[in-house]
Amino acid sequence: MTGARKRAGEPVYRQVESELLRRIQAGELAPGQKLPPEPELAAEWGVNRLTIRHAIGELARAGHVNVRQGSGTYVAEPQLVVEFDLPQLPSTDADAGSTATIADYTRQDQTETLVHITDADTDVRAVAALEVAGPLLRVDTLVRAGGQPFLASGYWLDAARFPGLTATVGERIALFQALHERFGLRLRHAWRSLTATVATREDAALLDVPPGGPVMLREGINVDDDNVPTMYLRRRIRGDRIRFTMRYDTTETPSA
Amino acid sequence: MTGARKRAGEPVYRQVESELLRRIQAGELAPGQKLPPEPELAAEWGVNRLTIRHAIGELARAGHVNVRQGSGTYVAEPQLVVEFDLPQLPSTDADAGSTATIADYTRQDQTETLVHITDADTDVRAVAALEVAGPLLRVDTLVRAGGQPFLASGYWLDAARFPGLTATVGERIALFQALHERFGLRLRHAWRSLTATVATREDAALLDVPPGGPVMLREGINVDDDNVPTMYLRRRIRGDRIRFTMRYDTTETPSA
DNA sequence: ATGAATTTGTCCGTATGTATA
DNA sequence: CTATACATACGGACAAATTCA
Repeated sequence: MTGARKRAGEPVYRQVESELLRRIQAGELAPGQKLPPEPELAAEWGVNRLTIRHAIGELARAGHVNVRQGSGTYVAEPQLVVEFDLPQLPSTDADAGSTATIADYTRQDQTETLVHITDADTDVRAVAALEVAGPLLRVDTLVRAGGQPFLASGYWLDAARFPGLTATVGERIALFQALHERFGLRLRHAWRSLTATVATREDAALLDVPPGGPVMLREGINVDDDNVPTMYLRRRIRGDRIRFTMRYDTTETPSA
Repeated sequence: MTGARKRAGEPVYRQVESELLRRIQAGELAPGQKLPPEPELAAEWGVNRLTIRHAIGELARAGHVNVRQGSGTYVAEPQLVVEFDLPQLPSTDADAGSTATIADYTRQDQTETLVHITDADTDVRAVAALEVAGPLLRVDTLVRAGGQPFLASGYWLDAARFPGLTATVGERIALFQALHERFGLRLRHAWRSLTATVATREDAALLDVPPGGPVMLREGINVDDDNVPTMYLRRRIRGDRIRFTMRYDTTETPSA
């Protein structure tokens, strides 16, 4: 009898996935609503619980549902859209694109909290990007908007060059301000890179996304006035709830 | 005896995942090299094959390995980096950022092929974005660079407004050229949005990425000279192999 | 071109661990 | 503390795709 229902050609877990997605998109399962327990769904379709888990796992990675151990599986809330107005961009000021700037765009309650700080980090990519030998100062922060985790940032600096900075950077972070006031530094963009990746275990815990969920990964280097690479930064932005939109001014005539 | 090795706290599949990743990053498993078959790995660790599959599944989604049914699991090639020079951007010309432009940046052999074309599409997002009632003309293309799938694009237009366009757009696509020559149209950006998402089944097949793998999703609307929304486009870009880097001119002094 | 061997994909049943309510 | 619900793991079987003699 095993595999008897495979006749349709389409794998069972994908049939389950499609049907659950249909119920969500049709509103039969509303955002925030709890799905039936896995054993119940397994009984409904007459399949093994692993098959249900396979289907739910895909829905979770795609951001359609959130799974919480011991609690249940819930339909995800709709995506929050973050809009950027292009005329204000691009700027080479290093703090453009910082969280203060983002606050203007999102126009939402937003807090940046210190997650971790150390002056003895050895992240491989950061070391390579900054071209320094010694240990690095590392500041990890988390930005929440509307109470929800939004993006996670890491900033790396040469620890030897900025003694005592760890003590200055407190709960109210103001890293760029501290660099300016204490070391007379104004940083500019040297480069930024952007790609899509999947959430690591750490990203997932921090951003409250499913492991393997989509995140935008933005990396970059800031330089000082002498073009010395001074700060490496890496930001992970939730892909399931954040979308950057750039609106162009369409009133002007084509330029060329 | 079942579950006896769980005492370590860390799940077995994650231990396997970490160890395989270590071997890859240490170069013990070189890019392109085939991993041992799943049953062999299961025997090596003394675990069930499903546990191995769980580990390999995560590595595949993160882009570290490629799994091919009937063939084997292979270490992925390193990521291709696409560089944009910022002074050339942004432009509101609709064909900036088109594949011809990308060719300049990638400086690689690159071909765009027609995947599908129809004049009776009803994609929900496209219909909403274009604010038209009738069926849509839809052109799907695939861009390969260096022989590898690179990005997949979809273009939507009001079918009623562009009769006969399907016949014009052939294997050599030149969609923007056809719009200009046959309808006297010059399109400009109205908006673009960017987010990270996971590959759907169709994306995965087209782009040769694992289902659930990361892709950058770029959507947008182009308008004509009367600011009428004329073209909706949606592009999926492989996140596992493509990274956009923007280099800024660091010779100039800070502006403000 | 065929068919067997290899390798991954799907699915079943069962058991136990861990987090939450 | 107990019950519930998801997380991990075992063993077995067959299907589907690929490879290769």
